[in-house]
Amino acid sequence: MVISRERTATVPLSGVLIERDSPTPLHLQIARQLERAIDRGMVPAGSRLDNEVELADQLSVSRPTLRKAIETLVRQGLLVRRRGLGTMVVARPVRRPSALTGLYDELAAAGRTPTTQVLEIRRQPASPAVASVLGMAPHAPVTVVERVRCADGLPVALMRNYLPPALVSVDRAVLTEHGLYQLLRRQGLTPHLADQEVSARAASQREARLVGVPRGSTVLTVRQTTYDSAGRAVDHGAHCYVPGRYLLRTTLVSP
Amino acid sequence: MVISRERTATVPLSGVLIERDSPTPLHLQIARQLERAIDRGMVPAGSRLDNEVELADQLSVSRPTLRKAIETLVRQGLLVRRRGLGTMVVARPVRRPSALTGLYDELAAAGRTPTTQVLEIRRQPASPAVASVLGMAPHAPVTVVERVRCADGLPVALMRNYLPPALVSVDRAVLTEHGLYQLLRRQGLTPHLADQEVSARAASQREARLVGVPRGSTVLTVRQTTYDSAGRAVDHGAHCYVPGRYLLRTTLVSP
DNA sequence: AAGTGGTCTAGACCACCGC
DNA sequence: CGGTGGTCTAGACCACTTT
Repeated sequence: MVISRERTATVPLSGVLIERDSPTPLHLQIARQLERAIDRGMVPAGSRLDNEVELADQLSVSRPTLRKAIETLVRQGLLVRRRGLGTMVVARPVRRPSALTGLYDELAAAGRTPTTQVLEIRRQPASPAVASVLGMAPHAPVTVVERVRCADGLPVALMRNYLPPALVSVDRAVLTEHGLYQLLRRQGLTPHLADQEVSARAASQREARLVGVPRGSTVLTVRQTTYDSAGRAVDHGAHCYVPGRYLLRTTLVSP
Repeated sequence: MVISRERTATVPLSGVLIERDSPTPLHLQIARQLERAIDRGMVPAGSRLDNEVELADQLSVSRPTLRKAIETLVRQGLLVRRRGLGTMVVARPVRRPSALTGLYDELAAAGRTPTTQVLEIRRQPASPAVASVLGMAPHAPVTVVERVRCADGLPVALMRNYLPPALVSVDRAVLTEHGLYQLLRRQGLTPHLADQEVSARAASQREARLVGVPRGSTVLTVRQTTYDSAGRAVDHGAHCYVPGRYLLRTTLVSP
């Protein structure tokens, strides 16, 4: 009988099932299922996975395919790899607000109830600044959307969005029931990258009234440009958040 | 004579030279040089690269190696790939403050002159909250650093950092001359991932005095936890930025 | 010395795009 | 249809970490 001297127990990927006929790539199937297994605690934080060759064997895929799946989770900060040591599940208590989610999904994921009041949808000539960031001709028509966003009935933000009419057609119902990112996705425009500029200032009288805070209160301002996977600017937003009612969370990743 | 009907001219990677004996991986050499070429305009925005097989051939590497280089730049939003179409350089005017850079490097990259005044370096028992995010035992000693950061002589931020003494030893000179991220890197702790919570409030009397703004002025507050590549928390910061003197820029990437 | 991830190769087949 | 990126494979060698 062979007694192997395991330094620490390693974890196999017994729960992961892959479908070879599925249109979703194998490495994505593996990454998603492993992510879920970690989230559910089936692969405990701090534990060490079996080595890559074994894992690939267990799942009947090649090592590069398995590696690609693991790389995805490493980039998300869920796994850590070290040469000579192995692949470990990061011990981390809470976290992961992820990046690049719309406010609707973010509030919903946090267990709060998001509602939206669409104040206005209009079309107007784009200012030079807006035309520039959206890559449009100056004074070309741009769609402007203004919304008050609430969480559990309390206003958390006043949002003004500028959308290129050539790419995006706006549906009031979708904006009210879901969010802008949902609307973009339905039109095949997957948000892929966003630039954000965050600052703060005193609220204007109108802003204060719309979000229900005293005039002159501090608001968090965000200017954000969203690009789709083809590199086209699909949205530019100028938003005011009410500090205390909403915390702007981002996760930064090293290149 | 053969006349090929090129839909648009494609760009070869003539300027890229790779060293096979270098310790830096081939795919990284390619990615970095291609990135520089784009930044310098040698590969113009909007242009289309040669196809992957040709590029791999030009550089005498395999296709997977070349693809890995290109994937890096796609993830950074510099290139866009579409099946059947090719790989294009994203047409983009300014941008790219990148992510996860220290304030020192960020100011320097923006052409401003960063200086730092170290107010205090002390060691004290960690509060339960700080101990928790740093993964330390409650009331274990933690290093606290307080600094005023200036750009071109004008204060832009007041920073308080909590550092685990077991991982980080603090050097006042390095903090003054460079930055915290530089100090971490010198100790082999490469920042890899950071969680940020941004909000805003009125400045306290002390904060207002230290950054030179009227009492009660609005300040942008950031709580940030930085993790190294091994997933260990290496820093927790509670900072105040002066809006108008500094714009918090982040780039969000989809998973 | 043994075990691990890191890199690179050569080739294959497929899915999508525009003509 | 031809051209492009997207995926997957099987195997090789190397660099690092611990025993």
